Amino acid sequence: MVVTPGNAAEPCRGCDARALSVCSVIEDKDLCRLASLTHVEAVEPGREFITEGDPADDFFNITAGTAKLFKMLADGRRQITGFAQIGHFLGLAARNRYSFSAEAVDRVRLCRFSRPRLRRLLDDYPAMERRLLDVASNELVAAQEQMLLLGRKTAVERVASFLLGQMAHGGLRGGSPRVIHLAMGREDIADYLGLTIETVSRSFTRLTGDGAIVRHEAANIEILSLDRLRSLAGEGG
Amino acid sequence: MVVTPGNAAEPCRGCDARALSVCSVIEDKDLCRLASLTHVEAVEPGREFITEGDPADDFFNITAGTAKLFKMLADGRRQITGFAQIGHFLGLAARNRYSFSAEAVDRVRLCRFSRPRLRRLLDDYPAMERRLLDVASNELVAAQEQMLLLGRKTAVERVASFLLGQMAHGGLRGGSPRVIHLAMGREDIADYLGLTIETVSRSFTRLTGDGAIVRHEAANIEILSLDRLRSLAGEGG
DNA sequence: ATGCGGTCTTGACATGGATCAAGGTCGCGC
DNA sequence: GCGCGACCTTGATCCATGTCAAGACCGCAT
Repeated sequence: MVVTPGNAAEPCRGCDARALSVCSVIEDKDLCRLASLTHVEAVEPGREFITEGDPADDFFNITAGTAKLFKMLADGRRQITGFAQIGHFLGLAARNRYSFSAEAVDRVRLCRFSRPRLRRLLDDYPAMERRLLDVASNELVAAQEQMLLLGRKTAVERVASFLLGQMAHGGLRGGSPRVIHLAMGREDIADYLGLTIETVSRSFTRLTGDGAIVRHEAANIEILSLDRLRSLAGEGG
Repeated sequence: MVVTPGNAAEPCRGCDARALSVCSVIEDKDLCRLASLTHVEAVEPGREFITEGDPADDFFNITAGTAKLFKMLADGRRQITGFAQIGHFLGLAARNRYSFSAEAVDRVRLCRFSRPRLRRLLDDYPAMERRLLDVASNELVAAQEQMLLLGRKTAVERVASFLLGQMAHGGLRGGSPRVIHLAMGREDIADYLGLTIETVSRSFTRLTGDGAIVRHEAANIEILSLDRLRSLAGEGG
């Protein structure tokens, strides 16, 4: 293999996540610098790579796989605040210490940036700072939507809303249209929706009975009627 | 009254909220420009000044009073996602349309900025953009905390956590220490905590019975034991 | 002072979702 | 192809919170 001068930019140039992430504001000619700042890692399923309360030294960009972000109470109750997938920027919701934990659901690939290095990059690229503000604003909108779900929706509405959200998140499988592949198990869904696994399961059964979905192997959900699913979700979302 | 050349900056120079808000990054010499960009308004209790779904033409900065931010479902169920008080910057969680509504709880004073004007100000003051990112990050942390509350805490834990949050928010009255004045009624508290007013009321009664608080006229809550309140809240928050 | 309307508290009862307890299903290693 | 463990579904029962229904309290106008 021939090493060309442009090689140092390779990890970023070929990155599947670039177009979807904050890195898209970096021009091609500067990819080399971007690549020099970051450190690519793989995280095995079940491994925790951010721990609530630890010093928030790094930021992350997910390039493949799915991670869950969560907070816990002392007695073990857990709330998953979101799932991070390709292009998701992680660590914003941090001051000096991480305010949440993050764990890989399936095999995750990510880029790690140290805080001071990212700070310098942001100073040189005001557009990136603007992009981060957009990202944060979008997350805030999503968080408010989730508060509405957790505070006011019924179990069936929560599960229907969750499926609609997963559809939007490109969870659509290549082959068949309208089939959602769920990377996470029932326990994670329950902890995301503020329910128990039994109630999640019963809600899937209920959605099936109502003719909105069909289950194939628990992780693959086929949407039979988007309209019905929407109306069962309590609103558009 | 003598009109001096510096007068145009007056609304901002004397602003109680400046030190607490994003405006603090604007230097004194430029207050005049800041003042020219904004438009001061008063909002009467119960009036809605942001409506979900409307074009998001303006941003707001609260300078006095308390506003509630909320989302509703078609059938009238409501979730209050937060209360905005002095220094709070509003409208971030917006793209082209507002994703939430806002209504004055008591008499609110606010500054209104048009979107394009704020954009130009941000371009001249990168520090303000950075400050906004900090603001958004903090709100994200608060939103995640609230998701934990809504998804996993019991009624008493929610009310105890709410009181601790109100204490932190400078809700402490000047005179007595440890007395919290609640600007909002029980219905707003219920819609913020994902409960009914009856359950909020019973939780206050329970906290009283446990010796954590005393109620004076429903809106004034005296904290008898911060430790007890903390432990009843399920954690630090 | 008196009465009125709005807000808060309390009580009795109903219920959605949690908990407890089996089974069922699937994938994987031997 | 068999058995084991992990995960999912289903059923029976329980309980925290919601719902329905009085009252109590308070500020306010007369």
